[in-house]
Amino acid sequence: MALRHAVLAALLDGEASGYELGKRFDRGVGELWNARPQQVYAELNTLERSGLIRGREVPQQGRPTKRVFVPTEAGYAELARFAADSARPAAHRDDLLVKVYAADAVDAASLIAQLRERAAQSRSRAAMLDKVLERLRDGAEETEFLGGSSRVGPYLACMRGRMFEQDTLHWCLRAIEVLEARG
Amino acid sequence: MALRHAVLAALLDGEASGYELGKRFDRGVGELWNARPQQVYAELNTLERSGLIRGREVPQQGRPTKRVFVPTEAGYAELARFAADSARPAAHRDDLLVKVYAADAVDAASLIAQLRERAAQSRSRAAMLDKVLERLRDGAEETEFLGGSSRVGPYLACMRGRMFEQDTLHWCLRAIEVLEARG
DNA sequence: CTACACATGTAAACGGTTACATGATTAT
DNA sequence: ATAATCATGTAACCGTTTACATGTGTAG
Repeated sequence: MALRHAVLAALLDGEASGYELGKRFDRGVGELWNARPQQVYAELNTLERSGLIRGREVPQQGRPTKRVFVPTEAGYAELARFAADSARPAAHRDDLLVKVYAADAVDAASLIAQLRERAAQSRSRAAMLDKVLERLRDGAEETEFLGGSSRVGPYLACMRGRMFEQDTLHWCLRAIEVLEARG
Repeated sequence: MALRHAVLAALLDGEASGYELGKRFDRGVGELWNARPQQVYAELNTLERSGLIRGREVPQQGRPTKRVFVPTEAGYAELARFAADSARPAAHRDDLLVKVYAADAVDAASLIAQLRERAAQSRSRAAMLDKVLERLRDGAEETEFLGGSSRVGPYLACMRGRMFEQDTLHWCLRAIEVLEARG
């Protein structure tokens, strides 16, 4: 499976409802695995039925009751099993890259506009991830933090996401430059 | 759709059989969109039935007859339409990143082994892409080449792939370092 | 009174992966 | 002999996306 393990991993940061998980998948976790809210809700139910997570209802004042989940022992075991299995190669799928590949056969202006949009997205996601990383470090220096024995997993994963976004930004700017120079 | 446009874009590099396209999807194009050979064959048939590509049989001596394809006018139009449409966000899906996210809850030794493997893969893919880029430049300097009016699309796309692989390599090495330091 | 955040789903359609299937030629 | 490369598919299954569906509370 797939999303299953991303959800289990995300729940290591503490119990969460479907809605809250959705937000984790928007900030940080989404850099490693994206998912639509519907899929998250569906997966939580599947995981609960499989006994890998346990949910409890939390009534709230002025807001709908929510159900929050934590991994069970079996859930931790499943995550450990998954992590020990050999990883299959990463899948990249990006419309924009396909469009740029076809750059010489299609309208340049629209492509440039889309590259600008992507550049803006990457810039803001990089900034967001910077904040996430800062919060995780909680005042410490990076080297110091990573040398300590705290939870480094999310930090390393977000670092990768941050590198990716920055790289994307640089590449977009370069591609825009090249395409513009060609009129 | 999805793979459809990646195949059309790949066919801009010249007519190809399913088998040859499969190799393009391994070298270069795979960095933007990966696909199994079966899917490529299936997609070629679908595209032909839709009139977006045209195939012809090429008998060969000492080897099975192959069918090579080129985009039709309708195919070029479809590619142009696709490129002008707003791109949906890129999808990243990587088991290894999910595992690293869960690093504090799972076996470190296996994770380190997998990171080493991924590092080796990225190193060799980066080297492969360097050769592809060199071949595309065909002796010219990068700035010179990109300033010219030649086919820059594949070059820009492969550049992105190369950046990605190098970044992945650096990140893997850093993650290994951090996880090893924690014993 | 409009929009946004909270909160959660179902159902159908689509796209992609995995397992299975075949067979020739060339290089080691 | 054995493996690698060339060459092409089908069928079943799984995972993801899209469209549809509902309702409350809070902020501007």
